[in-house]
Amino acid sequence: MTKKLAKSAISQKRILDAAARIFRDYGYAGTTMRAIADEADLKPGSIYYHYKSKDDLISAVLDIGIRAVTDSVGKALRALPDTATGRDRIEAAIRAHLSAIIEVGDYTLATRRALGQVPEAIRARNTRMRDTYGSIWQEILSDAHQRGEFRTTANLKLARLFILGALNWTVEWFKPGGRSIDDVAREFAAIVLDGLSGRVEPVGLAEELPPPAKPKRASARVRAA
Amino acid sequence: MTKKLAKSAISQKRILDAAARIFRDYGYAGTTMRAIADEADLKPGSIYYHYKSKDDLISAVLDIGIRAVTDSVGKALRALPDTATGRDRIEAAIRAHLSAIIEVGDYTLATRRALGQVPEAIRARNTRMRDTYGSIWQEILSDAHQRGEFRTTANLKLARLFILGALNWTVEWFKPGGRSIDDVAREFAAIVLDGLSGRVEPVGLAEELPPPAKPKRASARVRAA
DNA sequence: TCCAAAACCTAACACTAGTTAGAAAATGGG
DNA sequence: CCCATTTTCTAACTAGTGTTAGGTTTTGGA
Repeated sequence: MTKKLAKSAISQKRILDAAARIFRDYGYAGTTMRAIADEADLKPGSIYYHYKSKDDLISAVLDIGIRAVTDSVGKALRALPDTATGRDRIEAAIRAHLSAIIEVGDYTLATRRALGQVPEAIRARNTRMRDTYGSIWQEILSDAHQRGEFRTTANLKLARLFILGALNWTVEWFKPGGRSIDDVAREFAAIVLDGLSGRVEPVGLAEELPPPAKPKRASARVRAA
Repeated sequence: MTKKLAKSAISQKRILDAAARIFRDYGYAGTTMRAIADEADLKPGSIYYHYKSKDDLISAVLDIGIRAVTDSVGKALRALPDTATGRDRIEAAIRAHLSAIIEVGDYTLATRRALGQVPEAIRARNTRMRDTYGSIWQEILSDAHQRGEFRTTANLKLARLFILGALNWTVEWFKPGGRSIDDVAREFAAIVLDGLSGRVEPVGLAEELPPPAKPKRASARVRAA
């Protein structure tokens, strides 16, 4: 019984992975059931035993992408100690977001390529999931703001859009084997928090001019991670 | 003679605009010559009098998008006085970039949707144009860095990718009639330069106020999300 | 008004798409 | 080994694709 189901599950996964790769390369309309079947080492008709339509497939691919990010960030935030500052949370969220979209890169890239062409009903569902994720960031930022860690003029809504835009774009240029995700996350967090001209020293040394602000320090554990 | 050519030019523009809208909504493969013809109030066959293939059309659309941004930013930079600081140049470039991608929104959105599915030769050409644009930003940033306006640890390559990612993403959420482009540009520049926690006042003087933050304990709200 | 050039349309061809019904093969407990 | 169940394949249908050849209409200077 369990074995029988396993066989089917394996095929499903193989088809799903293949679909993500093809959708990523050719978009929604550009993707052929025949191409997916080819990539998954199957005949086109066989896909329909596991997924009842092309829409069913793209829908599954889209969900995996956004869910991976949401879960990754949620887990990273929960793993932080209660003493974590807003800065700590932002850094952790950035790192988790980047890790996730790189990890399931085929799925997130497929989403970026295909989401705009997908039938309305499917897109609507996925957009709701993305909005939910956005609200997590809204809370992270407004929490840090309320702690007094941001300048008073900061526009949180715009900041969120700015940050998520930059993060989502990363899949376009990030190549495994080059810079590490941690490095990228650290630098992104530095820009977001201190800017390019920031007086707050990003990593280590802390001399020059009197400490501009208290909450600049971050738990070394997080940074090292 | 001039009138005759004008008629053709008008039709070309109408077809081009229609193509941009359809490509934006359905991507490259999802776009039908019949759909473009419909949008442009023409019969499908007539398009071929002006453009010799679907590839010819998408190619024109892609070029317009990136060229509008390059020209807009180039012009804005040249319009600055010699006394302009690195900060001035960055702000101006951000504003010009945003203005351009909003102005020709259909074309830039079409690019984002279709570029990944387009035939290799066409994409390669467009990618070269985009790299050229990227090098403009590289110069802006390295110029500001050499003037000593950035912290020494700033990673310019990552910063450029971060900034361009955030800017390019703007077309996804920016809706005319809401926030003004100037407001968005100002806030984006503030984040890039001073960060969210930046103590430096947007205008210029570096005057650090007393520590505004006494970490008041993590709000459980965030973690609960 | 006339008429060549420009602009557009009609109708079709060759091809590929998603999907399906039914046959064939693989699987695994008895 | 047997056979019911699960899984895969074969072969096809319908609909829609980019593109084109050739005819029709529109245009604007003489």
